Amino acid sequence: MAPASPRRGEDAAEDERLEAWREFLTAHAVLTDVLAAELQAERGLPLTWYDVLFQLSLAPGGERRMQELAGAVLLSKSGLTRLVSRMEQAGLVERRPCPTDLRGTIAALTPTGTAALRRARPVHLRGIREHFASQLSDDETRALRSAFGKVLEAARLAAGKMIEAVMDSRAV
Amino acid sequence: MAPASPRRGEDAAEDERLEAWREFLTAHAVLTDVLAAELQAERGLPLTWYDVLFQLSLAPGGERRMQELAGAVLLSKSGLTRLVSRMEQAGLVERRPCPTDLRGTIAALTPTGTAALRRARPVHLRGIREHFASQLSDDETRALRSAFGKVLEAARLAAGKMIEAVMDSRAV
DNA sequence: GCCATGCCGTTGCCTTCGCAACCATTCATG
DNA sequence: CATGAATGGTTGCGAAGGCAACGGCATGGC
Repeated sequence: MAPASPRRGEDAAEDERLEAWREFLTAHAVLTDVLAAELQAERGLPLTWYDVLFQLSLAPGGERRMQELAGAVLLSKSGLTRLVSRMEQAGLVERRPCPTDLRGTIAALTPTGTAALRRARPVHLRGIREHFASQLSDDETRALRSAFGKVLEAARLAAGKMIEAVMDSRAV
Repeated sequence: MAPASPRRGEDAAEDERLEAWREFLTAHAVLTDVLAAELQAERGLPLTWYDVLFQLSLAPGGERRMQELAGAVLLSKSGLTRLVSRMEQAGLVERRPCPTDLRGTIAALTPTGTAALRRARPVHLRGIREHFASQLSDDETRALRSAFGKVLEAARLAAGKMIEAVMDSRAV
Protein backbone atom coordinates (compact mmCIF):
# COMPACT_ATOMS: atom_id res chain seq x y z
CA MET A 1 0.00 0.00 0.00
CA ALA A 2 3.04 2.30 0.27
CA PRO A 3 5.03 2.17 -2.96
CA ALA A 4 8.27 4.06 -3.38
CA SER A 5 6.86 6.84 -5.55
CA PRO A 6 3.18 6.80 -4.71
CA ARG A 7 2.06 9.84 -6.64
CA ARG A 8 3.03 8.54 -10.05
CA GLY A 9 1.16 5.26 -9.76
CA GLU A 10 -1.90 6.85 -8.24
CA ASP A 11 -2.11 9.53 -10.87
CA ALA A 12 -1.85 7.02 -13.67
CA ALA A 13 -4.61 4.91 -12.15
CA GLU A 14 -6.68 8.04 -11.68
CA ASP A 15 -6.23 9.02 -15.30
CA GLU A 16 -7.35 5.59 -16.42
CA ARG A 17 -10.55 6.05 -14.47
CA LEU A 18 -11.22 9.51 -15.84
CA GLU A 19 -10.65 8.22 -19.32
CA ALA A 20 -13.12 5.44 -18.59
CA TRP A 21 -15.59 8.11 -17.55
CA ARG A 22 -15.22 10.01 -20.81
CA GLU A 23 -15.60 6.85 -22.81
CA PHE A 24 -18.65 5.98 -20.79
CA LEU A 25 -20.23 9.28 -21.74
CA THR A 26 -19.30 8.97 -25.38
CA ALA A 27 -20.43 5.38 -25.62
CA HIS A 28 -23.81 6.30 -24.19
CA ALA A 29 -24.30 9.19 -26.56
CA VAL A 30 -23.28 7.23 -29.64
CA LEU A 31 -25.20 4.08 -28.74
CA THR A 32 -28.48 5.75 -27.91
CA ASP A 33 -28.16 7.77 -31.10
CA VAL A 34 -27.63 4.69 -33.24
CA LEU A 35 -30.34 2.65 -31.54
CA ALA A 36 -32.85 5.48 -31.74
CA ALA A 37 -32.07 6.06 -35.39
CA GLU A 38 -32.43 2.37 -36.26
CA LEU A 39 -35.73 2.06 -34.49
CA GLN A 40 -37.01 5.20 -36.15
CA ALA A 41 -35.83 4.14 -39.60
CA GLU A 42 -37.06 0.55 -39.48
CA ARG A 43 -40.23 0.92 -37.42
CA GLY A 44 -40.96 4.62 -37.34
CA LEU A 45 -40.92 4.52 -33.58
CA PRO A 46 -39.06 7.00 -31.36
CA LEU A 47 -37.04 5.37 -28.62
CA THR A 48 -39.06 7.14 -25.93
CA TRP A 49 -42.23 5.64 -27.37
CA TYR A 50 -40.68 2.21 -27.36
CA ASP A 51 -39.71 2.70 -23.76
CA VAL A 52 -43.28 3.52 -22.78
CA LEU A 53 -44.74 0.59 -24.71
CA PHE A 54 -42.22 -1.76 -23.19
CA GLN A 55 -42.74 -0.60 -19.63
CA LEU A 56 -46.48 -0.94 -20.07
CA SER A 57 -46.07 -4.42 -21.48
CA LEU A 58 -44.23 -5.46 -18.32
CA ALA A 59 -47.11 -4.49 -16.10
CA PRO A 60 -50.08 -6.81 -15.54
CA GLY A 61 -52.89 -5.81 -17.88
CA GLY A 62 -50.51 -3.61 -19.85
CA GLU A 63 -51.43 -0.60 -17.75
CA ARG A 64 -49.80 1.60 -15.16
CA ARG A 65 -50.42 4.76 -13.22
CA MET A 66 -48.91 7.83 -14.82
CA GLN A 67 -46.59 8.69 -11.98
CA GLU A 68 -45.24 5.18 -11.74
CA LEU A 69 -44.70 5.09 -15.48
CA ALA A 70 -42.92 8.41 -15.39
CA GLY A 71 -40.41 6.98 -12.97
CA ALA A 72 -39.93 3.90 -15.08
CA VAL A 73 -39.13 5.82 -18.24
CA LEU A 74 -37.10 8.47 -16.41
CA LEU A 75 -39.29 11.44 -17.25
CA SER A 76 -40.88 14.17 -15.18
CA LYS A 77 -44.61 13.95 -14.77
CA SER A 78 -45.21 16.79 -17.20
CA GLY A 79 -42.92 15.13 -19.70
CA LEU A 80 -44.86 11.90 -19.45
CA THR A 81 -48.21 13.67 -19.68
CA ARG A 82 -47.26 15.01 -23.08
CA LEU A 83 -45.55 11.88 -24.29
CA VAL A 84 -48.63 9.83 -23.46
CA SER A 85 -50.81 12.42 -25.18
CA ARG A 86 -48.83 12.06 -28.40
CA MET A 87 -48.98 8.29 -28.21
CA GLU A 88 -52.66 8.38 -27.41
CA GLN A 89 -53.27 10.49 -30.48
CA ALA A 90 -51.35 7.90 -32.48
CA GLY A 91 -53.57 5.19 -31.03
CA LEU A 92 -50.81 3.24 -29.29
CA VAL A 93 -51.97 3.95 -25.78
CA GLU A 94 -55.15 4.99 -24.06
CA ARG A 95 -55.97 6.84 -20.87
CA ARG A 96 -58.58 5.70 -18.44
CA PRO A 97 -59.54 6.89 -15.00
CA CYS A 98 -58.14 5.03 -12.03
CA PRO A 99 -60.96 3.22 -10.25
CA THR A 100 -59.40 3.33 -6.79
CA ASP A 101 -58.17 6.93 -6.87
CA LEU A 102 -60.23 9.52 -8.64
CA ARG A 103 -57.20 11.80 -8.96
CA GLY A 104 -55.29 9.20 -10.89
CA THR A 105 -54.97 8.34 -14.55
CA ILE A 106 -54.03 4.99 -15.96
CA ALA A 107 -52.11 4.64 -19.21
CA ALA A 108 -52.86 1.38 -20.99
CA LEU A 109 -51.64 -0.37 -24.11
CA THR A 110 -54.10 -0.57 -26.97
CA PRO A 111 -54.04 -3.53 -29.38
CA THR A 112 -52.28 -1.23 -31.84
CA GLY A 113 -49.69 -0.40 -29.23
CA THR A 114 -49.12 -4.03 -28.40
CA ALA A 115 -48.66 -4.80 -32.07
CA ALA A 116 -46.25 -1.93 -32.53
CA LEU A 117 -44.16 -3.18 -29.65
CA ARG A 118 -44.16 -6.71 -30.98
CA ARG A 119 -42.88 -5.45 -34.29
CA ALA A 120 -40.29 -3.12 -32.78
CA ARG A 121 -38.85 -5.30 -30.09
CA PRO A 122 -36.81 -7.62 -32.29
CA VAL A 123 -35.30 -4.64 -34.06
CA HIS A 124 -34.29 -3.01 -30.81
CA LEU A 125 -32.96 -6.21 -29.28
CA ARG A 126 -30.95 -6.86 -32.41
CA GLY A 127 -29.49 -3.37 -32.11
CA ILE A 128 -28.53 -3.81 -28.49
CA ARG A 129 -26.93 -7.12 -29.27
CA GLU A 130 -25.14 -5.88 -32.33
CA HIS A 131 -23.83 -2.62 -30.93
CA PHE A 132 -23.36 -3.47 -27.29
CA ALA A 133 -23.85 -7.00 -26.05
CA SER A 134 -21.87 -8.77 -28.74
CA GLN A 135 -18.87 -6.55 -28.09
CA LEU A 136 -18.48 -7.78 -24.53
CA SER A 137 -16.57 -10.83 -23.40
CA ASP A 138 -17.93 -12.79 -20.48
CA ASP A 139 -15.31 -11.27 -18.23
CA GLU A 140 -16.11 -7.77 -19.36
CA THR A 141 -19.80 -8.38 -18.83
CA ARG A 142 -19.14 -9.48 -15.28
CA ALA A 143 -16.88 -6.48 -14.68
CA LEU A 144 -19.46 -4.07 -16.07
CA ARG A 145 -22.27 -5.47 -13.99
CA SER A 146 -20.15 -5.40 -10.87
CA ALA A 147 -18.97 -1.86 -11.59
CA PHE A 148 -22.40 -0.48 -12.44
CA GLY A 149 -23.84 -2.20 -9.42
CA LYS A 150 -21.41 -0.44 -7.12
CA VAL A 151 -21.81 2.86 -8.91
CA LEU A 152 -25.57 2.73 -8.61
CA GLU A 153 -25.34 1.75 -4.98
CA ALA A 154 -23.06 4.69 -4.24
CA ALA A 155 -25.23 7.06 -6.21
CA ARG A 156 -28.23 5.90 -4.26
CA LEU A 157 -26.50 6.78 -1.04
CA ALA A 158 -25.31 10.11 -2.37
CA ALA A 159 -28.49 11.29 -3.97
CA GLY A 160 -30.98 8.99 -2.31
CA LYS A 161 -34.10 10.90 -3.03
CA MET A 162 -33.13 11.78 -6.58
CA ILE A 163 -32.92 8.15 -7.50
CA GLU A 164 -35.72 6.48 -5.64
CA ALA A 165 -38.06 5.96 -8.50
CA VAL A 166 -35.36 5.26 -11.03
CA MET A 167 -34.39 1.68 -10.44
CA ASP A 168 -37.93 0.47 -9.98
CA SER A 169 -38.88 -1.74 -12.84
CA ARG A 170 -36.43 -0.44 -15.36
CA ALA A 171 -35.49 -2.92 -18.02
CA VAL A 172 -34.59 -3.27 -21.63
CA MET B 1 -41.11 -18.83 -28.22
CA ALA B 2 -37.51 -19.74 -27.56
CA PRO B 3 -36.21 -23.26 -28.06
CA ALA B 4 -36.47 -25.34 -24.92
CA SER B 5 -33.35 -26.77 -23.41
CA PRO B 6 -30.33 -26.77 -25.72
CA ARG B 7 -29.74 -23.01 -25.57
CA ARG B 8 -30.05 -22.40 -21.88
CA GLY B 9 -26.41 -21.38 -21.38
CA GLU B 10 -26.49 -18.97 -24.27
CA ASP B 11 -29.69 -17.37 -23.13
CA ALA B 12 -28.31 -16.88 -19.66
CA ALA B 13 -25.22 -15.17 -21.05
CA GLU B 14 -27.48 -13.06 -23.24
CA ASP B 15 -29.58 -12.03 -20.29
CA GLU B 16 -26.48 -10.97 -18.41
CA ARG B 17 -25.58 -8.69 -21.26
CA LEU B 18 -29.04 -7.19 -21.51
CA GLU B 19 -28.96 -6.62 -17.80
CA ALA B 20 -25.62 -4.87 -18.23
CA TRP B 21 -27.23 -2.68 -20.87
CA ARG B 22 -30.08 -1.75 -18.57
CA GLU B 23 -27.67 -0.88 -15.78
CA PHE B 24 -25.58 1.09 -18.23
CA LEU B 25 -28.55 3.27 -19.13
CA THR B 26 -29.62 3.75 -15.55
CA ALA B 27 -26.12 4.52 -14.35
CA HIS B 28 -25.72 7.13 -17.05
CA ALA B 29 -28.99 8.83 -16.24
CA VAL B 30 -28.35 8.89 -12.53
CA LEU B 31 -24.72 9.96 -12.71
CA THR B 32 -25.16 12.80 -15.16
CA ASP B 33 -28.12 14.03 -13.15
CA VAL B 34 -26.15 14.04 -9.93
CA LEU B 35 -23.03 15.57 -11.43
CA ALA B 36 -24.95 18.26 -13.27
CA ALA B 37 -26.90 19.12 -10.15
CA GLU B 38 -23.74 19.35 -8.04
CA LEU B 39 -21.97 21.56 -10.53
CA GLN B 40 -24.99 23.78 -10.87
CA ALA B 41 -25.50 24.03 -7.13
CA GLU B 42 -21.89 24.65 -6.17
CA ARG B 43 -20.64 26.69 -9.10
CA GLY B 44 -23.74 27.77 -10.99
CA LEU B 45 -22.39 26.16 -14.11
CA PRO B 46 -24.42 23.89 -16.41
CA LEU B 47 -22.64 20.68 -17.35
CA THR B 48 -22.71 21.59 -21.03
CA TRP B 49 -20.91 24.85 -20.27
CA TYR B 50 -18.31 23.00 -18.29
CA ASP B 51 -17.83 20.65 -21.18
CA VAL B 52 -17.17 23.52 -23.57
CA LEU B 53 -14.76 25.24 -21.21
CA PHE B 54 -12.93 22.00 -20.61
CA GLN B 55 -12.61 21.12 -24.28
CA LEU B 56 -11.31 24.59 -25.05
CA SER B 57 -8.79 24.35 -22.24
CA LEU B 58 -7.38 21.20 -23.80
CA ALA B 59 -6.62 22.97 -27.07
CA PRO B 60 -3.46 25.03 -27.54
CA GLY B 61 -4.28 28.68 -26.95
CA GLY B 62 -7.61 27.73 -25.44
CA GLU B 63 -9.34 28.05 -28.79
CA ARG B 64 -10.92 25.75 -31.35
CA ARG B 65 -12.89 25.93 -34.54
CA MET B 66 -16.64 25.70 -34.02
CA GLN B 67 -17.13 22.53 -35.99
CA GLU B 68 -14.33 20.75 -34.21
CA LEU B 69 -15.67 21.87 -30.86
CA ALA B 70 -19.15 20.68 -31.76
CA GLY B 71 -17.77 17.20 -32.32
CA ALA B 72 -15.87 17.29 -29.05
CA VAL B 73 -18.91 18.17 -26.97
CA LEU B 74 -21.27 15.93 -28.94
CA LEU B 75 -23.57 18.63 -30.25
CA SER B 76 -24.85 19.53 -33.69
CA LYS B 77 -23.39 22.64 -35.20
CA SER B 78 -26.52 24.65 -34.60
CA GLY B 79 -26.60 23.44 -31.03
CA LEU B 80 -23.05 24.63 -30.51
CA THR B 81 -23.68 27.96 -32.22
CA ARG B 82 -26.31 28.77 -29.64
CA LEU B 83 -24.46 27.32 -26.69
CA VAL B 84 -21.42 29.42 -27.53
CA SER B 85 -23.64 32.47 -27.97
CA ARG B 86 -25.01 32.04 -24.47
CA MET B 87 -21.55 31.57 -23.02
CA GLU B 88 -20.25 34.53 -24.97
CA GLN B 89 -23.00 36.68 -23.51
CA ALA B 90 -21.92 35.46 -20.08
CA GLY B 91 -18.36 36.45 -20.90
CA LEU B 92 -16.85 32.99 -20.57
CA VAL B 93 -15.96 32.60 -24.22
CA GLU B 94 -15.36 34.82 -27.18
CA ARG B 95 -15.69 34.44 -30.91
CA ARG B 96 -13.08 35.56 -33.34
CA PRO B 97 -12.72 35.10 -37.08
CA CYS B 98 -10.48 32.33 -38.28
CA PRO B 99 -7.43 33.86 -39.96
CA THR B 100 -6.84 31.01 -42.39
CA ASP B 101 -10.46 30.44 -43.45
CA LEU B 102 -12.79 33.38 -43.78
CA ARG B 103 -15.82 31.13 -43.43
CA GLY B 104 -14.65 29.88 -40.07
CA THR B 105 -15.19 31.04 -36.53
CA ILE B 106 -12.97 30.34 -33.58
CA ALA B 107 -14.31 30.00 -30.07
CA ALA B 108 -11.77 30.97 -27.43
CA LEU B 109 -11.63 31.01 -23.65
CA THR B 110 -11.69 34.41 -22.01
CA PRO B 111 -9.88 35.01 -18.71
CA THR B 112 -13.27 34.81 -17.05
CA GLY B 113 -13.91 31.49 -18.71
CA THR B 114 -10.55 30.16 -17.64
CA ALA B 115 -11.23 31.24 -14.09
CA ALA B 116 -14.68 29.66 -14.12
CA LEU B 117 -13.20 26.38 -15.28
CA ARG B 118 -10.48 26.52 -12.66
CA ARG B 119 -13.12 26.96 -9.98
CA ALA B 120 -15.45 24.32 -11.35
CA ARG B 121 -12.98 21.61 -12.20
CA PRO B 122 -12.21 20.43 -8.66
CA VAL B 123 -15.92 20.19 -7.94
CA HIS B 124 -16.58 18.14 -11.03
CA LEU B 125 -13.55 15.93 -10.58
CA ARG B 126 -14.52 15.30 -6.99
CA GLY B 127 -17.98 14.28 -8.20
CA ILE B 128 -16.65 11.91 -10.83
CA ARG B 129 -14.27 10.37 -8.34
CA GLU B 130 -16.88 10.09 -5.65
CA HIS B 131 -19.70 8.71 -7.75
CA PHE B 132 -17.82 6.79 -10.41
CA ALA B 133 -14.05 6.38 -10.33
CA SER B 134 -13.73 5.38 -6.70
CA GLN B 135 -16.20 2.55 -7.22
CA LEU B 136 -14.02 0.80 -9.78
CA SER B 137 -11.26 -1.68 -9.09
CA ASP B 138 -8.23 -1.66 -11.35
CA ASP B 139 -9.51 -4.76 -13.10
CA GLU B 140 -12.93 -3.26 -13.63
CA THR B 141 -11.39 -0.10 -14.99
CA ARG B 142 -9.41 -2.09 -17.52
CA ALA B 143 -12.48 -4.09 -18.47
CA LEU B 144 -14.59 -0.97 -18.90
CA ARG B 145 -12.03 0.73 -21.07
CA SER B 146 -11.63 -2.33 -23.23
CA ALA B 147 -15.39 -2.80 -23.51
CA PHE B 148 -16.15 0.84 -24.28
CA GLY B 149 -13.35 0.89 -26.81
CA LYS B 150 -14.84 -1.99 -28.74
CA VAL B 151 -18.37 -0.66 -28.41
CA LEU B 152 -17.34 2.74 -29.70
CA GLU B 153 -15.53 1.32 -32.66
CA ALA B 154 -18.48 -0.85 -33.61
CA ALA B 155 -20.97 1.97 -33.09
CA ARG B 156 -19.03 4.43 -35.18
CA LEU B 157 -18.84 1.87 -37.92
CA ALA B 158 -22.58 1.40 -37.70
CA ALA B 159 -23.15 5.15 -37.73
CA GLY B 160 -21.02 5.37 -40.85
CA LYS B 161 -23.10 2.67 -42.49
CA MET B 162 -26.28 4.50 -41.65
CA ILE B 163 -24.98 7.62 -43.29
CA GLU B 164 -24.10 5.63 -46.37
CA ALA B 165 -27.55 4.11 -46.38
CA VAL B 166 -29.08 7.56 -46.35
CA MET B 167 -26.87 8.65 -49.20
CA ASP B 168 -27.80 5.58 -51.21
CA SER B 169 -31.49 6.08 -50.59
CA ARG B 170 -31.17 9.48 -52.14
CA ALA B 171 -30.07 7.78 -55.34
CA VAL B 172 -27.45 10.33 -56.24
C1' DG C 1 -67.83 15.21 10.12
C1' DC C 2 -64.49 18.88 8.83
C1' DC C 3 -60.58 21.13 7.61
C1' DA C 4 -55.60 21.50 6.62
C1' DT C 5 -52.24 19.47 4.20
C1' DG C 6 -50.47 16.80 0.58
C1' DC C 7 -50.61 14.20 -3.81
C1' DC C 8 -52.02 13.41 -8.91
C1' DG C 9 -52.14 14.87 -13.45
C1' DT C 10 -52.41 18.80 -16.59
C1' DT C 11 -51.08 23.20 -18.37
C1' DG C 12 -48.35 27.68 -19.36
C1' DC C 13 -43.99 29.19 -19.96
C1' DC C 14 -39.26 28.63 -20.88
C1' DT C 15 -34.95 26.41 -22.34
C1' DT C 16 -32.38 23.47 -25.21
C1' DC C 17 -31.52 21.16 -29.21
C1' DG C 18 -31.83 19.13 -34.17
C1' DC C 19 -32.97 19.70 -39.09
C1' DA C 20 -33.01 22.14 -43.14
C1' DA C 21 -32.41 26.37 -45.59
C1' DC C 22 -29.33 29.99 -46.35
C1' DC C 23 -25.12 32.93 -47.34
C1' DA C 24 -20.35 33.39 -47.67
C1' DT C 25 -16.28 31.26 -48.68
C1' DT C 26 -13.21 27.57 -50.41
C1' DC C 27 -11.81 24.03 -53.48
C1' DA C 28 -11.63 21.14 -57.58
C1' DT C 29 -11.92 20.82 -62.28
C1' DG C 30 -11.99 22.33 -66.66
C1' DC D 1 -9.12 31.88 -63.76
C1' DA D 2 -14.12 30.67 -63.90
C1' DT D 3 -17.58 28.04 -62.17
C1' DG D 4 -20.06 24.31 -59.96
C1' DA D 5 -19.77 21.54 -55.83
C1' DA D 6 -18.71 21.32 -51.07
C1' DT D 7 -17.95 23.35 -46.42
C1' DG D 8 -18.53 26.45 -42.12
C1' DG D 9 -21.51 28.93 -39.37
C1' DT D 10 -25.96 31.07 -38.44
C1' DT D 11 -30.92 31.24 -38.39
C1' DG D 12 -36.08 29.92 -38.61
C1' DC D 13 -38.79 26.55 -37.21
C1' DG D 14 -40.52 22.92 -34.54
C1' DA D 15 -40.09 18.98 -31.15
C1' DA D 16 -39.31 17.69 -26.53
C1' DG D 17 -38.96 18.13 -21.76
C1' DG D 18 -38.44 20.56 -16.99
C1' DC D 19 -40.42 23.78 -13.37
C1' DA D 20 -43.97 25.94 -11.10
C1' DA D 21 -48.72 26.77 -10.49
C1' DC D 22 -53.40 25.12 -10.59
C1' DG D 23 -57.74 22.30 -9.62
C1' DG D 24 -59.48 18.07 -8.14
C1' DC D 25 -59.16 14.53 -4.86
C1' DA D 26 -57.29 11.94 -0.64
C1' DT D 27 -56.27 11.63 4.11
C1' DG D 28 -54.88 12.34 8.94
C1' DG D 29 -55.84 15.14 13.12
C1' DC D 30 -59.32 17.03 15.69
